[in-house]
Amino acid sequence: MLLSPSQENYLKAIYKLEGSEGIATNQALAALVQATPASVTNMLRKLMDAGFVEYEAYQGATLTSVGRNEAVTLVRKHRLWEVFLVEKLQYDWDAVHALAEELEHIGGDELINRLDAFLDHPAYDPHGDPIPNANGVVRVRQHAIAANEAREGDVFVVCGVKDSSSLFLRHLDKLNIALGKIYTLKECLEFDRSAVWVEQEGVLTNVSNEVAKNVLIQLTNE
Amino acid sequence: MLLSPSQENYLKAIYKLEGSEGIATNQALAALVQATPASVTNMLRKLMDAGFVEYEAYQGATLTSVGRNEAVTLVRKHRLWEVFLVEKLQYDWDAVHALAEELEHIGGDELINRLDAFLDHPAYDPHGDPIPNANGVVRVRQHAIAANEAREGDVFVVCGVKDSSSLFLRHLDKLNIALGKIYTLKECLEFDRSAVWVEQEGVLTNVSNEVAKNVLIQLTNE
DNA sequence: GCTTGTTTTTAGTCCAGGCTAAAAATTTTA
DNA sequence: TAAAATTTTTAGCCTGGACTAAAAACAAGC
Repeated sequence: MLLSPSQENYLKAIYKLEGSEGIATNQALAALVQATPASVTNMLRKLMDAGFVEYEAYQGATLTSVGRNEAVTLVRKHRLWEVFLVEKLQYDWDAVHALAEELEHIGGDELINRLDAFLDHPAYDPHGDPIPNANGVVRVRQHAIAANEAREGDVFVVCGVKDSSSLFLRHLDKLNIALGKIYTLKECLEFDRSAVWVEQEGVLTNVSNEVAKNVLIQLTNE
Repeated sequence: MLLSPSQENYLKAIYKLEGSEGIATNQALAALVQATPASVTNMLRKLMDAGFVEYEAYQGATLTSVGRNEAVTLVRKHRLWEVFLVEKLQYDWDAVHALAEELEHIGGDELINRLDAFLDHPAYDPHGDPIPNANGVVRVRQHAIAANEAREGDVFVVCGVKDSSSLFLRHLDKLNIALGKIYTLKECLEFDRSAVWVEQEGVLTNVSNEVAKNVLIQLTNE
């Protein structure tokens, strides 16, 4: 059975909510797919009939294994296209989400596996999110914590973001913070809970708590 | 005003028919977009109201300049994606049409111009069809004739095909005929109007009249 | 355990873009 | 040029996926 772009968006949204909330409530889904709760009820019934979703009235929805496969494939497609747009077409990392959202509905396994090979099987997308492999296995990012949990003296590498809105990403650009950069946390400022990060070259950056909460880092053992 | 994929397909179809027949009849359009004549009438009225099409009942349709711009852009998008699929993702030239048909509806000028730059501004698609530039100018292929018009002794380069069906393209693959190859017409066989082509390395190929009619060539001056 | 407030579902509507069948216009043929 | 054949349009219907408004179910609070 073939899914419409709209149906695919629902599956992705349920997948996302399962990850964060365990179950997808009608209301949360409505917010994610930008529709009314009534429309969601409607669609959930169809997806259930088609075998992609487990659903009982008033109880929220979860994916069947078939549905989860579809969703993971969509995530894979989305993230691979994002890599393509940034690496090959030189888009800024804050500008690729909407386009990838369109591209992810195109073609099937053949196309996406060829794209994957062309990009040299990247493990992460431009925002640091892991790219599921062709078998639908999602590699889990190890040891990542939010930057606001770091202590003075910690050395860490920036490996991802929690908020990938254009606004936030452009803010990181302004602070010159990018994935892969290594910092030492020099000082936590009690007053506003901001922190001073120092790059290897000695450049200092003041990072607000609000920013730090949305930046993912990996502590360096030493 | 934003066009739906379906509307874009109509514009492309009208553009194509204008090129070959001068005007797009209802019936011919229906065949091209795979719909009934009734649906075509319906859509033509909408496209006229939106200013993309000139249309009088029973008289067929033509594009306005706005509509022609859209159509040319779509052709550009289609052909650039075909180049991408063949050159970067290693698809066979007979397998890219359907995918490009999907991809051409994605994104706007920004995406396609970046793709164009990434591909190094190709002039022709994998079937030898010219790619309109960013200003909508379609370069005309000079001096191309159908291969069945060549005479004995002519030296020519294969530069395009009239039929880009998968069936025909795979047939050319079997004959080892590809774009850019240079041949000399050694002999015309009266019996079945087939011809013997000889490659520079001396390899002989027997080409039926039916095939030759659908292969475009440029005569080499010498 | 009722009452209040929230969430979900039902019922009915709308729009895009298809369809069929029948009517009207155009073109071809005799 | 009138009849026949073809093409196009009209009229009415259907499906997917959205919507609103009202009803029903669920969750809390007194």
